[in-house]
Amino acid sequence: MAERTYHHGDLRRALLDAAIEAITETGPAGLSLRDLARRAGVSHAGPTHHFRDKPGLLTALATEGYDLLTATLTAVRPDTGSLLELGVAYVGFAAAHRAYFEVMFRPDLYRADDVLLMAARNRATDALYGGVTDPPDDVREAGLAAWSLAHGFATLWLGGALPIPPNQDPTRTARQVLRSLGSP
Amino acid sequence: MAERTYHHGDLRRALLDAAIEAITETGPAGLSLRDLARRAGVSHAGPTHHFRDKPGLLTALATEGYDLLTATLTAVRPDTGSLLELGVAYVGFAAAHRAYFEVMFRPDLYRADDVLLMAARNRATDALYGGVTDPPDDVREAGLAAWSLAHGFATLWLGGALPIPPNQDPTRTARQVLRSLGSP
DNA sequence: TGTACATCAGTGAACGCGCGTTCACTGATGTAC
DNA sequence: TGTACATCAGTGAACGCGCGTTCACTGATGTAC
Repeated sequence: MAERTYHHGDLRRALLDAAIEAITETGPAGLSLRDLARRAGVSHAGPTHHFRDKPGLLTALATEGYDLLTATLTAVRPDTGSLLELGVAYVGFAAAHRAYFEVMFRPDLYRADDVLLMAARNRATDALYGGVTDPPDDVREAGLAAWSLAHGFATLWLGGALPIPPNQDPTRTARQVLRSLGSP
Repeated sequence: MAERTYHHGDLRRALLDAAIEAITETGPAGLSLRDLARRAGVSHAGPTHHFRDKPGLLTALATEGYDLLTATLTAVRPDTGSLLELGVAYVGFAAAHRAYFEVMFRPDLYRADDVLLMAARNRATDALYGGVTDPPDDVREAGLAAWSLAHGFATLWLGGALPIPPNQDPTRTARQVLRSLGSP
């Protein structure tokens, strides 16, 4: 941070952080570049130099989010190799990084055909499937089911639809729920 | 419809239909009352008389959505009593009424404490749990799991995250996936 | 070590736009007598 | 059957606001000599 100088130092990073903050507060819908510039303490025309426009910024954000998810998932797998713990980690990611999560799965907000983004998303998918390539149908369906289950639980929880005391860590309930369907 | 007269006839209905149309096209984020008035062929101050403001309109929309979901779910249950078919119907609802679905689960967009809305949501929850009140923990968890699974599948599909050919009816795959976890 | 110059990140004024909201209004409809 | 009146749905002009985008600019930094 240091004291304000003419050159910011790392405005790109500061704008992304401001976006995370803003989205956490009010969701991705009402995001405005001018607001982000304000939060970063910079003139409203500043963001243009780093991200061309709003979709540009959100593309960068989603890319970062996918890499963060990849890191979360790969940190789990070697320990247990369990689909259950993978699902729990997925829910934990959504809870800990709600802003990233909400942007990542709303591709209408960003440029879904961006090269860097697609690469990051593929890495996340690989981490989710644990390196199993071209699985047989039943394994593929079980994987899809586990993913859907974890994703649905996370989404419903984020939307406040689940009858869970607010502010309680959702991974506790998530583990019970995931277990109840007998993940392999 | 008939020819345009000074009084519209059923502007409330027309505005809700316009909202469904607009949301289906571009998502709930960019919705504007002025656009809905335009679509309904009415002056831009018209909507105020029926819905005070945007959250007011979306509250009405979500309420209608919950009732539609209730109808869909209750239509299934007596036939089969199966959690599997209930899940398939849930996914089918999301696909057939994407605009309703997208609003219903984004409570930040409307007044979640509205009395009519809460009543409609409770009716939908009852339909989902099939009238089982105060279930034991394991049944409750299995229900939550089935709901999460169906909801997650629907959400991922709507977001284009699933490797399914576009325009293919998702309930086909949904049935396989739901079955693969051995729903009771 | 000093000077000249290129590069580029951030500035701030200006623009046009669509939005929500307010307001006095007017046309249509229904009801009382 | 006709007339008077109340009600209310929809009008259209006006307002202020925040937004994205453009543009000539200026301050800071780094590099060549």
